[in-house]
Parts: sequence; C-alpha cells; structure tokens
Amino acid sequence: MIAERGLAGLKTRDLAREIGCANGAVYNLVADVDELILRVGSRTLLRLDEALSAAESAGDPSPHETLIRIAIAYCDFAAENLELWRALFEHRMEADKAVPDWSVNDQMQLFRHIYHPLALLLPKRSPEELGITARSLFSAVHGMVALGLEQKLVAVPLPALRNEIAGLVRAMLDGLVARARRRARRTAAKLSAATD
Amino acid sequence: MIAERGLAGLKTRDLAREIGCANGAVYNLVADVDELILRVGSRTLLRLDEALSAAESAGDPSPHETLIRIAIAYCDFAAENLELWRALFEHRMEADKAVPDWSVNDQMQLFRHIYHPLALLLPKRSPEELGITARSLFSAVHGMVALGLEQKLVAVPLPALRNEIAGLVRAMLDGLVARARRRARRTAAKLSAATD
DNA sequence: AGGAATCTTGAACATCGTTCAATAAAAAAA
DNA sequence: TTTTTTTATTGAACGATGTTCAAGATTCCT
Repeated sequence: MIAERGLAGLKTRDLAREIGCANGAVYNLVADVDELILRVGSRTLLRLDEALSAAESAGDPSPHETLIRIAIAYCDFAAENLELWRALFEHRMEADKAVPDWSVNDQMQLFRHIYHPLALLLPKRSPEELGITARSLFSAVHGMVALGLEQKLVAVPLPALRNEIAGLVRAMLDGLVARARRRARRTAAKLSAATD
Repeated sequence: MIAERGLAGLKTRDLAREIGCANGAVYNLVADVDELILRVGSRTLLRLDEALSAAESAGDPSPHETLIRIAIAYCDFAAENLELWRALFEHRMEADKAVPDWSVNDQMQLFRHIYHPLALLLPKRSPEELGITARSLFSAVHGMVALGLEQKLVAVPLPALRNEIAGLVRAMLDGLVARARRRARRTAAKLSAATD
C-alpha cells in the first residue's frame, strides 16, 4: 500500500480489509503503524543494500568508478521504488518515542558501501574521518536524488539527473584526492626542510 | 507553533485558542492548513534569503569562498530555525492539489545565490548548465544539512558539520574547475592539432 | 472432552481537519 | 436614527483515522 499510494495513503482500515481481517487485528501483528512503517522500511533497506552491492562489484573496480556506480544505483533505486524510498525518510516518530535498535542498524549498514572504496581512495585518513566523509558523501548524493525526484518543482528527466550526479560525485572525489595530495606534499616538504 | 512544536504539533484548535477565536474562524484567514503552512514557509524562505544574501556579500569576494560561506550560512540557518526549516521540506500536498505559483516562485529564488558565484567560477558554461549545476550544488549541501541535523541517527556536533560541509563544497568546486580546465585544454589541443 | 490460552471481532473512544446553520457585528441605505 | 444588507464569528456536528477493549470464537494442551 505504501508503494502504491505513499505513506499518507496507508490507512489501517484499508490495510485490514486488504489482508482480510478486522481493523483491530492489525495490532496483533504490529504494535503501531510506526512499527509497521519501520518494518517495511527494513525490507526496503535490504533491497537497497542488494542494489548497491550489485553496483559495487559490477564493472570497473577503481574506487572512483565504483563510487560513481553506487551513486547512480542509489538514484535508480529511488526512482524505481519512489514511494517506498520516500517512506524511509518522510516518516518521523513522535518526539518521545525512540527508533528501535534494529531499525537504526539497518540504516547504518548503508554507509559501508561507500566506506570501502573511499578508504582505497584516501588511504591516509583515519577510520573516523573516513566514516564522516562517507556519511557526507552519501548525504550529498541523497540530497541530489531527493530534490531531483521532487517532480513538483522542476521536472528533471531521469537521465539528466543521473548525469548530474555522476558529474558532481566525480568532482567531489577529484577535489578530495587533490586536497589529500596537496596535504601529503606539504607535510613531505616540511619533513625534508626539517631534516636539512 | 510550527517553530515550537514542529509541523506535526500544529493543530487548528490550539491555533484558534492562541489567537483568540473559535476554531472555525481560522478558515476566514486561510483556506486550508496547507495554505497556512505554505504562508509560513514563505516567511521562512524570505528570512533564509536574507541570511544567504548577507553571507554572499560579507568577506572574501572570490567565488570559491563566497559559495562556501553561503553553504555554511544555509547550515546555520537550518540549525537556528530547525522546525521552520524542516517544515519547508516535510510538508507534502495531497496528490491532486497543486502548489500555488507564489509558493513555487519563493522556492526558485534561492538558487540565484548560488548561480552568480558559480557563473564566475565556470565562465564557459551556458546559463542552462549553470542553472542545473547550481541546483545540484544546492541539493548536495541541503542533503548534508538535512541528514546532519537529523539527531536521531548519529549526533554530529554543529561545528563538525560545518567543517564537513565546507570541506566537501570546496572539494566539489575544486573538482568542477579542474574538470572545466581539462576540458578547455583538450579542446585547445584539438584546435591546434587541426590547424597543423 | 474440558479448560486455558490465544486470536478475532467490531463497536467505541479520542483526536484531527473541515463544514455550516445560527447568531452577532458591522456597514450601508433609508 | 432606524432599517436593511452584508460580513464575521461561533461552536456544534461530520467524517476520517489510529487505537483500545470487552465479548465471543478458535485453537491447543492434557
């Protein structure tokens, strides 16, 4: 139902009718609609994980190209599973209720797809720095996809969006390695000056 | 009320009590809650525009530094006006109802802050390309801010987030100009080869 | 078969946004 | 000033929706 009508189109009574039970019986399977949504989100994240894994291993194994493939795969998955993907981010818990651990873990797993190639690309960075950069990179691509698929504003054709993402990810990676190289050169120069 | 309790905490009855009228009277001022939210969004966008304008003109006028300042200003505005800023993006109209023109225009205005410095940085690009790249750049920064301020996952301290944004924006811009330079050199080489 | 545990049901509750006939207030006309 | 017309305000009521719960049906174990 989320896939067809979006998060706002998910009604417990419709759901009960569709699965053939009384509306109250839904609460035997699930404590909340919150839990229901998180469980659907868990499935979505699993499929997303598979899509990203496939993109990670297929094609040119250079970290550059791998990361670009992953970004494009993320975009494609979002486009093909629009409502389910939106449900991952649109849903907000009530202020006092906490997101359960299993759901948080699901979300964390995503970054590892970015972490590995990024570690190859920036070998001097510490795991903590890499983790933060991976998150930033993911967030940036996510933002492009999110606003790009928002048909309301300006309808961007999907191929154009893919190009834009590839271009900007390439630019980000280029910039990151260039900066890393400059930093390495600078410390090397300092070292040689110190040994003079 | 949105600023204090978020979009979900906006109830027409509470609102009516706060402004001192019957709950039905709200609909003399506004057709919908949708319209109410969009009108609040309009004010938020105006203040955001002012904040970005201030960042644009203050400090080092180089396009690089200007764009970084704008990105940081966007991050700061979001952090200081968290709920109002979220309301800009969390709100979704019902499927059939269209966003009114005045609201769409409000949103469009934002990109011009990025467009101008970007045009200085990439003088060879056409206005259309620049428009698309400006939108992508905005989306990327927006994504970083959006996921960075999502306290639920990993609490990133604000200064760290600002650093991350500055770093990645710098990397993106570095990458973009490097790519532009390479392209220029390539066509120049082709030209000289052709004239040989 | 009989009893205990569990599941299912659908009515009921609370909370929303929204509407609307009745009423009050204000403005215009006499 | 008085009457009429227009406008604004009220608060009860409607329809959706998530959630609960006592009563009844079903299943399971001994």
